[in-house]
Amino acid sequence: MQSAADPAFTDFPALAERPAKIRRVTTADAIFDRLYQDILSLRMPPGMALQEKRIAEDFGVSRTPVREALLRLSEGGLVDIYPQAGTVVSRVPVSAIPEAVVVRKALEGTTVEQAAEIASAGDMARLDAIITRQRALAILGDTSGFHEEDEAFHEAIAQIAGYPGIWAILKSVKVQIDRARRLTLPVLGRMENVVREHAVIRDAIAAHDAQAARAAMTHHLSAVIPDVAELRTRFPDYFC
Amino acid sequence: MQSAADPAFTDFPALAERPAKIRRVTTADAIFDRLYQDILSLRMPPGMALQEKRIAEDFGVSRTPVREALLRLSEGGLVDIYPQAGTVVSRVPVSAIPEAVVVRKALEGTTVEQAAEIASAGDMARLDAIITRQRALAILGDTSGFHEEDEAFHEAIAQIAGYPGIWAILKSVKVQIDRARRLTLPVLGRMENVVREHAVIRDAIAAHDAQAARAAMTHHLSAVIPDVAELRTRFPDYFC
DNA sequence: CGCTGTAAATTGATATACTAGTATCCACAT
DNA sequence: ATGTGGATACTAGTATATCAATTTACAGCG
Repeated sequence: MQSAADPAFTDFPALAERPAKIRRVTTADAIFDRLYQDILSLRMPPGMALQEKRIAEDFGVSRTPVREALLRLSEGGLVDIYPQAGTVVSRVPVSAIPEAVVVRKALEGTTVEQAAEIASAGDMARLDAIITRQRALAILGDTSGFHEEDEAFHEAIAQIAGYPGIWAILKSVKVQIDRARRLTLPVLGRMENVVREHAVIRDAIAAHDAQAARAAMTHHLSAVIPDVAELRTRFPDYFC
Repeated sequence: MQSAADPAFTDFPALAERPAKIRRVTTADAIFDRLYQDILSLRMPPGMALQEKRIAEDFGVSRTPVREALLRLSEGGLVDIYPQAGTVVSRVPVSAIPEAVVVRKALEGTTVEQAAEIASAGDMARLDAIITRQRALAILGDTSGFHEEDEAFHEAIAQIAGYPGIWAILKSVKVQIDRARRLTLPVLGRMENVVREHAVIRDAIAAHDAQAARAAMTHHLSAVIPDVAELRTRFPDYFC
């Protein structure tokens, strides 16, 4: 292999000044999204064997885009690929969950502080709208919709703070926590508690009290840590 | 496309209880590493056009592993792939650099605090060894080796804290900062300053003073922010 | 009955072939 | 001279074929 830093590689002005990434949705993207959802929702439980060939047939496509999707999932830690052996939906790495919570506290503590500093009236309206929807969904018992709005709340704070990149990191970190949480039994009043905690965070942001906002966020993130020990005894196959 | 969550997907116990990922180095891995280094070192400057076919020929392989490597680089934000049009080495997103520094402060502040809490004598010896090597490399003027040891110092702190996952995040975040920094002119005494700041961090960890350690780390991370405005005028093509 | 070695089967990794979308460039009209 | 339309060349996306490594199952031996 010779160096790829070859002088014959020339600059390509045409592609250079392109407005933004206007990537159309490719087959591989669609498959990735589908598998991602199936794994996150536990329709594909941890430990389940996957086969490129089989998935390709199910989707009616060739193995190439399937492979591409699996490689991306592998980087996100959602599947484990064993060369020449097989691919499985990754078990939830219990050791990584406490670390993921630490990351969330560090990063979301920062975003909520910044959001508290600069939140506008319009920003607050947006948060209020989310909380209102969450309250309704909690009453209806729509856990799936509730979870979406929960995600929206945290994303909105990151956006208000002006840190879209941090949200991207958080999303990848949240995955394993969310998978574990899906396994917990629906605790009565849990959703109501979450709404209440969100409201406390909201109030601190509205008051532009950065320290209180961080404290409220840290408390919120501590409250939703899944009981790994209990889960481990109930679903021993799902963890490692 | 039908659902991939098909009951016919069966559990595969054999692959389940595998000790760890013992992936051998694949062709795609090798190409990824090479391109990664070439981009980070600016041998492949931002904006340079890449062609799967051309790279494949240079490496003497097919397009498949090259494509796999480019997809991974694309996820890390190091190349931009425009379907059916071309692939270019991504320009350094100037707007992302301040955010990257924020992430580093939040995450490394946490790791250094934790490291200060629990660092053992052996851990300190490891940090001291790195600092000693850095001092020597600074005198020799070996910027490349110095940079490696700089990375080792920050990684060691994350490992002492017991947060290997956080280091993985930091590595991907650091990339854009490092690319920008490579463009700065070699400032006299910069390496000596870095060594001095590292020593302050080291002392705070040794004293088990978590707050001082965080403060020293925050200061250190602020000191090495590249002057984006200046770079932008000198290398307008490299940023966006 | 248990162990071991070997062969068949299955898997992911790579190579090659083909498709479809994009940019370029030149003929042509204005 | 300049702007426009379309043929053309080139790109990445996808499909198919081949390769090599690993597992698994079974035959044969102890």
